[in-house]
Amino acid sequence: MARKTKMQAAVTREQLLDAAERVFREQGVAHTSLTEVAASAGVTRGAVYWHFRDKADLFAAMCERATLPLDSLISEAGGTTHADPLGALRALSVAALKRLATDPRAQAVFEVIFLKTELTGDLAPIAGRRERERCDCLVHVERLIQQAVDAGQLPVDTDTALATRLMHAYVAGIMREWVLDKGAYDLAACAPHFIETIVAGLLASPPRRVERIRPRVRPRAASAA
Amino acid sequence: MARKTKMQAAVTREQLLDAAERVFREQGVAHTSLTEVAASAGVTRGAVYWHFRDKADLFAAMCERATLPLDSLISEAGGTTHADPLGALRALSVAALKRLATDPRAQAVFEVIFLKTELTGDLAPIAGRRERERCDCLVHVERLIQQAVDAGQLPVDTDTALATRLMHAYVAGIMREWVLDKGAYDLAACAPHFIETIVAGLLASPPRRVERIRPRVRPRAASAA
DNA sequence: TATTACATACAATCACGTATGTTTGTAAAC
DNA sequence: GTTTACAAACATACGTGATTGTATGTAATA
Repeated sequence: MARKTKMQAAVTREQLLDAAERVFREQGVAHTSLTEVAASAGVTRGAVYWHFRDKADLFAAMCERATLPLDSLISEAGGTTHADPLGALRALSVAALKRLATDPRAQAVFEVIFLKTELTGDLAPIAGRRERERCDCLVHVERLIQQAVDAGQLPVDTDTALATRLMHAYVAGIMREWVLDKGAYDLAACAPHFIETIVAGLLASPPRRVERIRPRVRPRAASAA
Repeated sequence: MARKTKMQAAVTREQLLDAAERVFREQGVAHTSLTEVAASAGVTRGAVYWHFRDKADLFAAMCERATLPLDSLISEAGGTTHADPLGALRALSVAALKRLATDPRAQAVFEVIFLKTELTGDLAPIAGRRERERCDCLVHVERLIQQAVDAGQLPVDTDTALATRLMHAYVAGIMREWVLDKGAYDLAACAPHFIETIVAGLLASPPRRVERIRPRVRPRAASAA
């Protein structure tokens, strides 16, 4: 057609992102052409190439739009010092699960990220970006766990790095399995209990700092000294 | 070239599966052509189409070759009644993690399944098959948990279905995150501690059977009666 | 000699990126 | 307040490379 106002152009862009969520979710990222995304948005490929450089750029924008609120949630919780660090970690984890359970956009994008894409090739830079976000998340969570140890809420010999990975794997695993089952149970209602279980596990039997688990710390210095 | 003996043909088939593991892992399933797989195996596309119907068939064979031992491990543990069901669940989970940690073929294929493929389109039947396996795994694990409840090892009001999903998400999450980090830590050494943590959590604070969590059981019968 | 175990050749499709066309907001010039 | 000119926001057209499935060729085996 012809030129539209700036506001209408922004709407088109949003519609393209919506279409990307739908079609990527149905067919996978690699198996969908930009023609299909454009058609699902009611435009042609010209609109896609005007708003985005290529498919990778579109995919990145789609991810960012959906994960930004969650990312801010995490960095916000990990950035400050808490009087009750373990409670903050609990609240953060529950909030993350509940957000997935209640936000359909998050459900769509997480399903795409977890199951409907292979982060390789032209999508490698996006994979790198998401990897950095994951690292940031791990850093923030470890900060909370370290605070919990310092506050005496967790055993002093807790291996904070392993506890962090354990916690992250647990939450991410719940998310992935839930979208795999397309919401087989009420995640929002179960989230507090799920988190309670793992926190209880961390309290009762966390991964401990022992030499055998992390031999990289001082592999030869100990024997040499 | 020419025709080879049956044994040599079987070798070619294995080499094709090996090549699929390598190339799929590097470039992702959707982003690799059968030409590349054939080249990595030192043959041409003709050999691929002789041994496999198409890419989906090759992918399915690759998955099956790597996951069969793990599947048998699970069904074997879930098929029998144990004197110490919780111990059996513990052993099974640790064994699964250790298998991933020690078997390079499992590492490659799990990396492909978790990160380097989108189970959709022509790969949908494989997705369905893997889904059935996952269901079987859930069934077997739930059987163990039920046995543990019956034996008094877990609280009587434990919601076995939710506990099962929790456990499965935990182990799968650890696997996925570990391959994401390309073995950042010694999984074989950490596995017992990881499982100990979640089992401790299940013992201390498992998901309980309450009406609010599973409102589908008797939604109106209770109020009507 | 018929079939196996491939290699090679071929036709068709498809998706990508770019180049170009077209219409219309939009802001400066007058 | 018009008018003009430029650029925004797409649509359309084109060339290209890549991949797929099949069809055929071929040599050795059983």
